[in-house]
Amino acid sequence: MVRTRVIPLAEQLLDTLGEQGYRSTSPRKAVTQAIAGKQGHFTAEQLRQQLPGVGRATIYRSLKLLVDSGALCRVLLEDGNLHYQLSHQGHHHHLLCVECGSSQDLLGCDIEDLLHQVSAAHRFQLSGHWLEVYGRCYDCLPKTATG
Amino acid sequence: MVRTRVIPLAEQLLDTLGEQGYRSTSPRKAVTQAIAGKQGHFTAEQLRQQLPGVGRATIYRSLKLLVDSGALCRVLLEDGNLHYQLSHQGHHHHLLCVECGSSQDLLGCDIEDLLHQVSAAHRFQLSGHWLEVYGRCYDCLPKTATG
DNA sequence: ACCATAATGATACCTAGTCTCGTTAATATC
DNA sequence: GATATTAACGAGACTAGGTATCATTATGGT
Repeated sequence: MVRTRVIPLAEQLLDTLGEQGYRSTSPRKAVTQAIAGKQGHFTAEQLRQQLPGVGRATIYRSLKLLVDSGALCRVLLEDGNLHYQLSHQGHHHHLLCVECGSSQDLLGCDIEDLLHQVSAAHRFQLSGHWLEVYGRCYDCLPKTATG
Repeated sequence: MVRTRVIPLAEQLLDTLGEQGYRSTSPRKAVTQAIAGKQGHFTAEQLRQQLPGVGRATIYRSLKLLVDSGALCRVLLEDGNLHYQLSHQGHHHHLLCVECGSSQDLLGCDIEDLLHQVSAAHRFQLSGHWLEVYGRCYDCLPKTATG
């Protein structure tokens, strides 16, 4: 028995906004559904092309709300472009594949300790950091040339 | 005996371009001198206001050449804005003061090793990374409240 | 001094994002 | 279910950052 597969993630995103007192409007539903269907990172412009019926300002407003609420995060590509991406936890980093554009969350990275040590050596009071890691994911590694 | 203090850095920058076969034009001299006089990071827009006689495209072109040659690097501010900054060595990171906007180069940071380990654990072939560190520099630390 | 051509500035254009403002629609209340 | 409040909307102007085109200028080699 197959029931209609309503992507629950879109509703989650909408709920996140609802919990903060924001209304559940149809443009926001469209935006959250579009985002929920995304694999990896995306730009506001891509959303705009995907949702011609939704105003430009509305898309940016929704993105901002979702970023502020922590549901979305921004990733810095190697070329300096900032994209949006679903955020699965609080503070974390990304392994960005330069080949296929996919991204994995970087878990278990103890960079904080290291940064605290180095900052202290520079008499610098650490308050935050931004780290992106670039390379090739397993699927994009050259498999034929193993030598 | 005080001789006219010609900022040598501007000439260095120009020389860097010269070594790569680029001509030494007066707009480029203006741009490199303006950059040489900068403390910390700056935007192309700031250069533009400082150099109204130099065309917008020329400023961006010069910045691009200097970034490509390694003389300038780009820093990512906490708000996501990218600024330019003089680069004193190859690959390095910045300690960016969120109070005064100054930046120190982060030396002796062994993040590479750590990243290689963590990447390997994710079956990810590391090729590069981008790290910015935010906080307060020594001059901006609250000095009265020591308790 | 001359000449090839690199570099320039004006301009149009693009992406990314904000702001304003008159209109629409979601929700709380009755 | 009607109504009123007000959040949210879309259109469009605007800003910042940056690229592409192209006719003109100036650099640097001969």
